Amino acid sequence: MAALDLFGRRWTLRIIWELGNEPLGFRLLQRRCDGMSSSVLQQRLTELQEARLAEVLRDGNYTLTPLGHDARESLGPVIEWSRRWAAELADAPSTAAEGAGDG
Amino acid sequence: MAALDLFGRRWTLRIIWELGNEPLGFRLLQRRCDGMSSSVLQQRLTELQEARLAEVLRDGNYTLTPLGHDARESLGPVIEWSRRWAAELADAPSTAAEGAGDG
DNA sequence: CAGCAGTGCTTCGGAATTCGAAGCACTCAT
DNA sequence: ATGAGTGCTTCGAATTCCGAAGCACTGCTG
Repeated sequence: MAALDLFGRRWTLRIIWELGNEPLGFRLLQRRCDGMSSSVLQQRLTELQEARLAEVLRDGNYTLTPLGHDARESLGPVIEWSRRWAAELADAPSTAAEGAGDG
Repeated sequence: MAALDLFGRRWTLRIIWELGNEPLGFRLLQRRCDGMSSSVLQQRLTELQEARLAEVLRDGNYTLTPLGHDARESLGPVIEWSRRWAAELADAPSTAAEGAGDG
Protein backbone atom coordinates (compact mmCIF):
# COMPACT_ATOMS: atom_id res chain seq x y z
CA MET A 1 0.00 0.00 0.00
CA ALA A 2 2.97 2.29 0.64
CA ALA A 3 3.72 2.09 -3.07
CA LEU A 4 0.22 3.24 -3.99
CA ASP A 5 0.70 6.09 -1.55
CA LEU A 6 4.06 7.05 -3.03
CA PHE A 7 2.72 6.90 -6.58
CA GLY A 8 -0.40 8.71 -5.48
CA ARG A 9 1.47 11.97 -5.29
CA ARG A 10 1.18 14.42 -8.12
CA TRP A 11 3.85 14.07 -10.82
CA THR A 12 5.55 11.04 -9.26
CA LEU A 13 4.28 8.61 -11.91
CA ARG A 14 5.07 11.07 -14.66
CA ILE A 15 8.62 11.66 -13.43
CA ILE A 16 9.36 7.94 -13.28
CA TRP A 17 7.99 7.54 -16.77
CA GLU A 18 10.01 10.42 -18.24
CA LEU A 19 13.17 9.38 -16.45
CA GLY A 20 12.73 5.87 -17.75
CA ASN A 21 13.19 7.03 -21.32
CA GLU A 22 16.57 8.59 -20.66
CA PRO A 23 18.65 10.37 -18.00
CA LEU A 24 17.59 14.00 -17.72
CA GLY A 25 18.86 17.16 -16.07
CA PHE A 26 16.70 19.05 -13.59
CA ARG A 27 15.49 21.77 -15.89
CA LEU A 28 14.98 19.52 -18.88
CA LEU A 29 13.06 17.02 -16.81
CA GLN A 30 10.93 19.89 -15.61
CA ARG A 31 10.04 20.80 -19.19
CA ARG A 32 9.26 17.19 -20.02
CA CYS A 33 6.72 17.25 -17.18
CA ASP A 34 4.64 20.07 -18.69
CA GLY A 35 6.75 22.65 -16.91
CA MET A 36 5.74 21.48 -13.45
CA SER A 37 6.73 23.53 -10.42
CA SER A 38 10.44 23.35 -9.63
CA SER A 39 9.79 23.24 -5.91
CA VAL A 40 7.62 20.16 -6.28
CA LEU A 41 10.03 18.56 -8.71
CA GLN A 42 12.81 18.95 -6.20
CA GLN A 43 10.55 17.45 -3.57
CA ARG A 44 9.68 14.46 -5.76
CA LEU A 45 13.26 13.91 -6.80
CA THR A 46 14.28 13.77 -3.15
CA GLU A 47 11.48 11.33 -2.33
CA LEU A 48 12.41 9.16 -5.31
CA GLN A 49 16.04 9.08 -4.20
CA GLU A 50 15.08 8.17 -0.65
CA ALA A 51 12.92 5.42 -2.08
CA ARG A 52 15.91 4.18 -4.10
CA LEU A 53 14.07 4.61 -7.37
CA ALA A 54 16.18 7.44 -8.71
CA GLU A 55 19.77 8.59 -8.37
CA VAL A 56 22.15 11.25 -9.64
CA LEU A 57 24.70 10.36 -12.31
CA ARG A 58 28.33 11.52 -12.23
CA ASP A 59 27.48 14.10 -14.88
CA GLY A 60 24.73 15.48 -12.71
CA ASN A 61 21.80 14.06 -14.64
CA TYR A 62 19.00 12.20 -12.92
CA THR A 63 18.29 8.60 -13.80
CA LEU A 64 16.43 5.55 -12.56
CA THR A 65 18.12 2.92 -10.41
CA PRO A 66 17.69 -0.73 -11.43
CA LEU A 67 14.82 -0.85 -8.96
CA GLY A 68 13.46 2.32 -10.51
CA HIS A 69 13.61 0.84 -13.99
CA ASP A 70 11.80 -2.14 -12.59
CA ALA A 71 9.05 0.15 -11.36
CA ARG A 72 8.94 1.93 -14.70
CA GLU A 73 8.47 -1.38 -16.48
CA SER A 74 5.70 -2.33 -14.10
CA LEU A 75 3.98 0.79 -15.35
CA GLY A 76 3.95 -0.56 -18.90
CA PRO A 77 0.55 -2.27 -18.60
CA VAL A 78 -0.89 0.89 -17.08
CA ILE A 79 0.25 2.90 -20.09
CA GLU A 80 -1.17 0.31 -22.45
CA TRP A 81 -4.44 0.37 -20.58
CA SER A 82 -4.54 4.16 -20.79
CA ARG A 83 -4.64 3.88 -24.58
CA ARG A 84 -7.70 1.62 -24.45
CA TRP A 85 -9.18 3.99 -21.90
CA ALA A 86 -8.67 6.98 -24.17
CA ALA A 87 -10.30 5.04 -26.99
CA GLU A 88 -13.27 4.19 -24.78
CA LEU A 89 -13.79 7.80 -23.76
CA ALA A 90 -13.58 8.92 -27.36
CA ASP A 91 -16.05 6.22 -28.35
CA ALA A 92 -18.55 7.01 -25.58
CA PRO A 93 -17.95 10.67 -24.59
CA SER A 94 -20.79 10.92 -22.06
CA THR A 95 -23.87 9.02 -23.15
CA ALA A 96 -23.52 5.78 -21.24
CA ALA A 97 -26.13 6.79 -18.69
CA GLU A 98 -29.08 6.78 -21.08
CA GLY A 99 -30.68 3.79 -22.73
CA ALA A 100 -29.36 0.28 -22.82
CA GLY A 101 -27.08 -0.30 -25.74
CA ASP A 102 -28.09 -3.92 -25.62
CA GLY A 103 -31.75 -3.43 -26.28
CA MET B 1 -0.39 11.15 -19.86
CA ALA B 2 -3.95 11.92 -18.76
CA ALA B 3 -4.00 8.54 -17.07
CA LEU B 4 -0.88 9.33 -15.06
CA ASP B 5 -2.56 12.58 -14.09
CA LEU B 6 -5.77 10.84 -13.02
CA PHE B 7 -3.88 8.24 -11.03
CA GLY B 8 -1.65 10.93 -9.64
CA ARG B 9 -4.40 12.04 -7.32
CA ARG B 10 -4.31 10.95 -3.72
CA TRP B 11 -6.28 7.75 -2.99
CA THR B 12 -7.29 7.11 -6.60
CA LEU B 13 -4.95 4.14 -7.04
CA ARG B 14 -5.90 2.79 -3.64
CA ILE B 15 -9.63 3.03 -4.35
CA ILE B 16 -9.30 1.19 -7.65
CA TRP B 17 -7.31 -1.50 -5.93
CA GLU B 18 -9.75 -1.96 -3.06
CA LEU B 19 -12.77 -1.88 -5.35
CA GLY B 20 -11.12 -4.49 -7.54
CA ASN B 21 -11.25 -7.03 -4.75
CA GLU B 22 -15.00 -6.76 -4.29
CA PRO B 23 -17.90 -4.31 -4.51
CA LEU B 24 -17.97 -2.08 -1.48
CA GLY B 25 -20.33 0.42 0.13
CA PHE B 26 -19.27 4.00 0.72
CA ARG B 27 -18.48 3.72 4.39
CA LEU B 28 -16.84 0.33 4.14
CA LEU B 29 -14.69 1.47 1.25
CA GLN B 30 -13.69 4.44 3.34
CA ARG B 31 -12.47 2.15 6.12
CA ARG B 32 -10.58 -0.02 3.65
CA CYS B 33 -8.72 3.14 2.60
CA ASP B 34 -7.29 3.82 6.06
CA GLY B 35 -10.33 5.91 6.95
CA MET B 36 -9.64 8.52 4.31
CA SER B 37 -11.68 11.71 4.25
CA SER B 38 -15.28 11.17 3.16
CA SER B 39 -15.30 14.40 1.19
CA VAL B 40 -12.33 13.28 -0.88
CA LEU B 41 -13.72 9.78 -1.28
CA GLN B 42 -16.91 11.23 -2.70
CA GLN B 43 -14.81 13.40 -5.01
CA ARG B 44 -12.78 10.42 -6.23
CA LEU B 45 -15.81 8.22 -6.67
CA THR B 46 -17.36 10.89 -8.88
CA GLU B 47 -14.18 11.25 -10.91
CA LEU B 48 -13.93 7.50 -11.30
CA GLN B 49 -17.52 7.29 -12.50
CA GLU B 50 -16.97 10.10 -14.98
CA ALA B 51 -13.91 8.27 -16.21
CA ARG B 52 -16.03 5.14 -16.63
CA LEU B 53 -13.84 3.15 -14.27
CA ALA B 54 -16.40 2.74 -11.50
CA GLU B 55 -20.16 2.51 -11.25
CA VAL B 56 -22.93 1.98 -8.72
CA LEU B 57 -24.60 -1.40 -8.45
CA ARG B 58 -28.37 -1.87 -8.08
CA ASP B 59 -27.83 -2.61 -4.40
CA GLY B 60 -26.00 0.66 -3.96
CA ASN B 61 -22.50 -0.75 -3.69
CA TYR B 62 -19.65 0.65 -5.73
CA THR B 63 -17.81 -1.57 -8.16
CA LEU B 64 -15.43 -1.42 -11.10
CA THR B 65 -16.67 -1.36 -14.69
CA PRO B 66 -15.07 -3.79 -17.14
CA LEU B 67 -12.75 -0.96 -18.11
CA GLY B 68 -12.06 -0.36 -14.44
CA HIS B 69 -11.21 -3.99 -13.88
CA ASP B 70 -8.90 -3.70 -16.83
CA ALA B 71 -7.16 -0.81 -15.14
CA ARG B 72 -7.00 -2.72 -11.89
CA GLU B 73 -5.33 -5.62 -13.65
CA SER B 74 -2.83 -3.30 -15.28
CA LEU B 75 -1.89 -2.37 -11.73
CA GLY B 76 -0.93 -5.96 -10.97
CA PRO B 77 2.72 -5.59 -12.03
CA VAL B 78 2.97 -2.43 -9.95
CA ILE B 79 1.77 -4.32 -6.89
CA GLU B 80 4.22 -7.12 -7.57
CA TRP B 81 7.00 -4.60 -7.97
CA SER B 82 6.04 -2.98 -4.67
CA ARG B 83 6.81 -6.27 -2.91
CA ARG B 84 10.32 -6.34 -4.35
CA TRP B 85 10.63 -2.69 -3.46
CA ALA B 86 9.62 -3.33 0.16
CA ALA B 87 12.16 -6.14 0.30
CA GLU B 88 14.87 -3.83 -1.05
CA LEU B 89 14.11 -1.15 1.49
CA ALA B 90 14.16 -3.73 4.27
CA ASP B 91 17.49 -5.00 2.98
CA ALA B 92 19.04 -1.54 2.73
CA PRO B 93 17.07 0.61 5.18
CA SER B 94 18.96 3.86 4.74
CA THR B 95 22.24 5.42 3.70
CA ALA B 96 22.62 6.86 7.18
CA ALA B 97 23.48 3.46 8.63
CA GLU B 98 26.50 3.11 6.35
CA GLY B 99 28.45 6.10 7.55
CA ALA B 100 27.20 6.07 11.13
CA GLY B 101 30.04 4.35 12.89
CA ASP B 102 29.67 5.84 16.35
CA GLY B 103 27.03 5.00 18.84
C1' DC C 1 38.30 40.15 -16.60
C1' DA C 2 33.31 41.28 -18.14
C1' DG C 3 28.83 39.90 -20.32
C1' DC C 4 25.35 36.54 -21.53
C1' DA C 5 23.11 32.21 -21.01
C1' DG C 6 22.17 27.81 -18.91
C1' DT C 7 22.08 24.62 -14.72
C1' DG C 8 20.69 22.75 -10.02
C1' DC C 9 18.41 24.18 -6.20
C1' DT C 10 15.93 27.31 -2.69
C1' DT C 11 12.67 30.68 -0.96
C1' DC C 12 8.04 32.60 -0.44
C1' DG C 13 3.21 34.28 -0.98
C1' DG C 14 -1.05 32.76 -2.91
C1' DA C 15 -4.10 29.12 -4.86
C1' DA C 16 -5.82 24.49 -4.84
C1' DT C 17 -6.39 20.13 -2.59
C1' DT C 18 -7.01 17.24 1.40
C1' DC C 19 -8.36 16.48 6.03
C1' DG C 20 -11.59 15.59 9.75
C1' DA C 21 -15.47 16.13 12.24
C1' DA C 22 -20.35 17.09 12.27
C1' DG C 23 -24.79 16.61 10.39
C1' DC C 24 -28.93 15.36 7.27
C1' DA C 25 -32.37 12.19 5.17
C1' DC C 26 -33.34 7.53 4.86
C1' DT C 27 -33.60 2.27 5.99
C1' DC C 28 -33.81 -1.76 8.99
C1' DA C 29 -34.62 -4.14 13.30
C1' DT C 30 -36.50 -3.74 17.90
C1' DA D 1 -40.37 5.79 18.86
C1' DT D 2 -35.53 4.33 19.46
C1' DG D 3 -30.75 2.90 18.23
C1' DA D 4 -27.59 1.87 14.69
C1' DG D 5 -26.01 1.93 10.00
C1' DT D 6 -25.84 4.00 5.18
C1' DG D 7 -24.74 7.46 1.36
C1' DC D 8 -23.64 11.96 0.92
C1' DT D 9 -22.82 17.09 2.05
C1' DT D 10 -20.94 21.13 4.35
C1' DC D 11 -17.17 23.90 6.25
C1' DG D 12 -13.01 25.62 8.69
C1' DA D 13 -8.24 24.37 8.99
C1' DA D 14 -3.97 21.91 7.64
C1' DT D 15 -1.23 20.45 3.92
C1' DT D 16 0.33 20.42 -0.72
C1' DC D 17 1.02 22.59 -5.12
C1' DC D 18 1.94 26.40 -8.07
C1' DG D 19 4.76 29.90 -10.16
C1' DA D 20 7.88 33.40 -10.29
C1' DA D 21 12.18 35.23 -8.57
C1' DG D 22 16.73 34.65 -7.12
C1' DC D 23 21.44 32.56 -5.73
C1' DA D 24 25.92 30.27 -6.67
C1' DC D 25 28.30 28.03 -10.20
C1' DT D 26 29.84 26.77 -15.13
C1' DG D 27 30.75 27.28 -20.20
C1' DC D 28 31.23 30.26 -24.09
C1' DT D 29 32.67 34.66 -26.22
C1' DG D 30 35.69 38.66 -26.65
